[in-house]
Amino acid sequence: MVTAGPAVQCSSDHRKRRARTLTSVSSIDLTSFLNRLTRLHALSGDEKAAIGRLPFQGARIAAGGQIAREGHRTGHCTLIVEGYAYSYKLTGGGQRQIVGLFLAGELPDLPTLHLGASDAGIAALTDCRIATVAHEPLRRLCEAQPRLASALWRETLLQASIAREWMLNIGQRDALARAGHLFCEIVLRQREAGLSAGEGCDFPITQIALADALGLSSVHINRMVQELRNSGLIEWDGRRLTILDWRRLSTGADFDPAYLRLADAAAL
Amino acid sequence: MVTAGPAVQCSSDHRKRRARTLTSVSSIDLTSFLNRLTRLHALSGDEKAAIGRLPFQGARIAAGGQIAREGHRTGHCTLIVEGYAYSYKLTGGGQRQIVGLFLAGELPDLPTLHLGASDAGIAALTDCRIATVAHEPLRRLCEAQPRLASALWRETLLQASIAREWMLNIGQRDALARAGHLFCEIVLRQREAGLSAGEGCDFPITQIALADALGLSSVHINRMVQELRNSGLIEWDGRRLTILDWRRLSTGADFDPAYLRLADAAAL
DNA sequence: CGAGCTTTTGAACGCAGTCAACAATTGTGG
DNA sequence: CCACAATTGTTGACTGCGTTCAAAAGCTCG
Repeated sequence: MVTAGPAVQCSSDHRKRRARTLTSVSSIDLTSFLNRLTRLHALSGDEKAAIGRLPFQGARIAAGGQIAREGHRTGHCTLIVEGYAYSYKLTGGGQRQIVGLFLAGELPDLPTLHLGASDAGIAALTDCRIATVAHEPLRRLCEAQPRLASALWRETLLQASIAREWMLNIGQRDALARAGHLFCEIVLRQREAGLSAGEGCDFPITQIALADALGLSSVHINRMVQELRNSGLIEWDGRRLTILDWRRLSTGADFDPAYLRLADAAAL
Repeated sequence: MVTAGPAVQCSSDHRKRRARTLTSVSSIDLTSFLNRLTRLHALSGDEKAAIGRLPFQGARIAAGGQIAREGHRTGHCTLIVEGYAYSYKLTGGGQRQIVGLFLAGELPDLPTLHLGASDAGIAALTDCRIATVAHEPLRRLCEAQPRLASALWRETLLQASIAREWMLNIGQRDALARAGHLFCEIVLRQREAGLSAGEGCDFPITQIALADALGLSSVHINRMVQELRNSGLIEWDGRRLTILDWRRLSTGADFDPAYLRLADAAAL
């Protein structure tokens, strides 16, 4: 059984370290969000304009800062304008499982639109620019524009599809494949978002967080990363990730991008 | 890395065993579905009637039969009228991860309404009565009745919430807690569906499937189940599940039902 | 009644966790 | 700008939870 005993260390050390910094911003860059929505559904000018009219509130959050607390009702949804965010859940013993990673253009707490409180905490992985919209205008928009509602619904379904693949990853693949699989996913998602060219992208994550995302210890993740590096499969210094041999990495990690529903299904 | 080598055995033996049996049924019982939808959103008589007018097609599927194949477009959604279904994903090496369990009143392939093809296979765990509706009329209903769209959207969000809890379960909890956690979840979900009274419910699942749902080997699941039995926590013969000591089981398994969003949050 | 699953048990193995110490890096304040 | 603190990354040794392998016993159902 899970011992609710002494504080768990290592990969479960998830205390907040930096204060949250909020800065109201006047003009908000919605291009990555609009690009994401239109990638699969073409939106009319009307619909895009309606999104532009939503009362977004800009803010900045430093790496490690909380965006939403588990079980709390914020009354708004959050768009990642720039940076990485993640959602996580904690066991009673304090172990952390990262259950999702979010890129610019994504809405990590979109589920709260219809569930109210979030079932997972959401925090900034890197320094982030975010923008929040209250639930009310967003719900009204969905009622008025069913196609937009569908597009947002689809966003939440995509998050769920990724969650199921992560479950497969954590439940069935060994540590090396798990790590490789996540690296593949990140590069493709960043590429789709237009935030990276070719075979690499920014991926500034600690090995501790990586371990918590993959259900492994940070010590073991360290060894897996080294093995991937020494095999000439990836380059990664904790910030910039480059995949050196996509073919070998993706096959070795049993990576099939179907679950990401990329418009451009071609691999690297 | 995952060896794509010889066939995986044991818990990954997921070949179809019984043929699919389709039987058109004239009148379909939507009460469990309507109950489920109205549990959190009160629906108007109009809205309920609109659901009743949907062109459902009844069918029966024997235990083990396929309901939807991974990657295929069925063009319809499936309601479980009676029985248990599950969704699963396979690794390249053939290992199976069960990524969701579905009870009467639930729609395991609802995500296909907006994603088209399912990212997971769906199969009957027990003999099932199901009912299918084509996507088109369902989409039209969602456009005409935004409140119904929200209710269905919420259904998919609930599935995602459960998926995240499973990720936490598989990634962070030890084998005994994992098993106990799932037992707790099933009893509460069945109770909410009104399909069980008190502290037990039907749960006719093989230990092999249980293992695949929890990311464990069937051998180990067997030992965990025995431990739960010998500790006087549960009774389970592979069919009927009874929780003998909810307090001890739920605390030992680190079970917190918040993620299920039950209308009635009270435990047993 | 026998074939085919599923459950159960035992023994040995191995992947990944834990513990501990140190190195490297990053951040901070004087 | 440097010294100090804190976090993160790295390495080695040991441990243990859960897997694998194998065989037998129980069910279920044609």
